[in-house]
Amino acid sequence: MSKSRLKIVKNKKILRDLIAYCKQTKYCSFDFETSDTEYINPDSYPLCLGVSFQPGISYVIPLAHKDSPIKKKNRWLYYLRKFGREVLADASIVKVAWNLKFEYNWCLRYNIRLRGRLFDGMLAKYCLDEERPHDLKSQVDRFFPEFSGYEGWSEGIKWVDKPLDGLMKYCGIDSDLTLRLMLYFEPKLIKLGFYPLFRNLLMTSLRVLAESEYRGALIDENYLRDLVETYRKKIEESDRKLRSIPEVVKFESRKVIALRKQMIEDVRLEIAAIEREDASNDREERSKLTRIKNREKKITNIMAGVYNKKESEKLGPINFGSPTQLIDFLFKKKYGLRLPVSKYTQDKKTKQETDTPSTAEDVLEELKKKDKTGFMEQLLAHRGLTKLNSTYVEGMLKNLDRYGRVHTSFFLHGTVTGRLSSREPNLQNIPRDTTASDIKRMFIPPPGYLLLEVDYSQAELRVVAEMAEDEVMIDIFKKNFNIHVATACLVNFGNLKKYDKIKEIIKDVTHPKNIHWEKEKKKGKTVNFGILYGQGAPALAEGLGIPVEEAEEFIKGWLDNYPGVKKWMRNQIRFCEEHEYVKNMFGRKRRLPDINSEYKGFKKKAERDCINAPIQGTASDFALLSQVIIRHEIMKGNLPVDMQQVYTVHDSIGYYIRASDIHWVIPKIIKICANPDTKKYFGFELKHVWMKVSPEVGKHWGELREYDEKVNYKIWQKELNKSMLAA
DNA sequence: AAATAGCCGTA
DNA sequence: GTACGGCTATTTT
Repeated sequence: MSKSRLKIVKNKKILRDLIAYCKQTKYCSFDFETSDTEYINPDSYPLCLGVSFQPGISYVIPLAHKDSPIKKKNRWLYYLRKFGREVLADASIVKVAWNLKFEYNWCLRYNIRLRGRLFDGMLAKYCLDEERPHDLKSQVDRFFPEFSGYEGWSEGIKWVDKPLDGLMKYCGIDSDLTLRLMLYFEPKLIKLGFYPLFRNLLMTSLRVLAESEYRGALIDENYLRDLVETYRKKIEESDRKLRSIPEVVKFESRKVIALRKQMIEDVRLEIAAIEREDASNDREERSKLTRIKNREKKITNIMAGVYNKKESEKLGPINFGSPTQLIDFLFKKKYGLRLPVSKYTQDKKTKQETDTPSTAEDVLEELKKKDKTGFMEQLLAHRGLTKLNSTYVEGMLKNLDRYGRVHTSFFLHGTVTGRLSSREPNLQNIPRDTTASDIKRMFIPPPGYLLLEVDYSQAELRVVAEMAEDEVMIDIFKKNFNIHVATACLVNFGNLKKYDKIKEIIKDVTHPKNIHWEKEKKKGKTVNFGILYGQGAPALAEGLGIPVEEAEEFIKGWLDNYPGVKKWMRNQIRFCEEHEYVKNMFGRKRRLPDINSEYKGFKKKAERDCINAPIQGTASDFALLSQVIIRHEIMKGNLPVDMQQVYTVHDSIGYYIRASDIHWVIPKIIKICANPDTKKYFGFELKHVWMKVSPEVGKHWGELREYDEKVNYKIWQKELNKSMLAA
């Protein structure tokens, strides 16, 4: 039985010992237990800190826990800061943690610098296996089963309320096991070739992300509060319109009658069942009688219109947000609209059709065509409004801190491809202005700053050109052609001779063939993306609204025009069949054992994934690398010290920047993003195409304008300051 | 209270 | 047809 020894740091002598040991071994795994996972909440505080410098032992510093011996007079803060200065800020000591970004944010809160090498066990695990779960517990179960279950000692008790001794034991084992897992994972990372990715991309971008999470994104609070009011009114009005439609009124009254009848019938059946029970003694007889009495009371209640909460929900007005109620109204009930069902929902796992009619947007759009009551149109509008309101308007309000900022969490382990995910709030699905022009506006730069966004253009297709070494596609990017127009050109003529001419036609809205070539461009774009996803003819046909045969031809033509890509795709699948994984340019792996599955559906999915994952992953790794390099340039003084990264949305990065810095910063950023030093850090170079970013500047996130070297952004800044002052 | 289903926002 | 997260309603525990 393995053991983990625990030492409690209850005086300064032991703290000094701990510091000395860390300086000796040069390793420190650490783990905060906190009152609340939100480092940004001013009321939250660290309960204790577990530290391990060698396997088998941990020191735990009690901090602000209510029973902590050093809680009074903020003595815990002295301990924390001392440890922070001596160990965490000592660049010669390796800092280890499980989900290090969490610890990083708490350190930022207490002004503790994490200098030197970092090792996040969770992200090491993620490199070695991109599939969930990524939590510490499941790794302990797997690699240290003798410790399994150590964490289950106080389930259901809030962290603040857990007794200190138990908490410290738990915390100590956590930090010990985190250190042991590092010792186990690190050689594996090296052996399997993940070390450059891990050290040079993950451990470095972790810092950028933690810092931008901690700073947060500023929200125009006054604007947001107005927006809440606007949406409340809009939804009220839309709801009123929906309910005034005669078919709805009729449905609601008939529904109540039918449901009440059904409910009474059900209770009567229950009574009958009770009556049939035989009672062998007085007690049972009495029980029968009271149960019957209760149910009779229930019937009188129903008839009198007295319902419990659940019943009134069912009997009340129709809830348009409920798919089941909507199905009743649209398709199922005799007294509803009795519309034909055109589509059923699909089971997420098996992809099989279920027997639940779908009420998704495309179905409603279809039904709208034959609808004379105006219900469908109104319902669609209502859906849109409530969705926007709950997720982005009222939803955003829930995430505001006391200074009007939101602090997302970026997950470096959020996806199987290497992209990031973002939570609470998810900054990666804020509606674009074509969906809702009024949402993104709430994101504003702080006083004195503007918003700069750098967008990668066609990152994924550039990556395809590079990886597939497709001459045709490389040529298109070298000539700086629009890839979608070029594709349209190719599938129509088989060459690019008429590219310039077609480009002219698309620019000229008065040209008689303008509409035709706009359509062709759109088709080109749809196929270009479809290829990345491994899309088949049926789906493409659906997307373009053309017959399947035509879509088949189109795809065939596409592949013949990009023979390098065609070959690359075949090779990806072949490689994957042999190794059951594929790799992206930065060394990230996507394991796909299903590539050899006998179930065709699974195999096909794996085939799509082994095309898509390296493309998506490489593109997002380029964006991640740029963020890291830009941060380094800021720290080296080559970019403004007060330029701050706010967000990243897969292929774009947002910064707060002073107007006076824009003109000199942008060329530098373009250069960094175009061809970062991948040779030095990852051992490969872009041989055929470079990446391309287009900068955009704005006074808020809702309206960004393409960067123009002739614009005087200081005037923008002045205008912005004035309007903010007025508000 | 936690998990699942359905829908829908983004790249 | 890839990759996600969030909200609401509903079912399961």
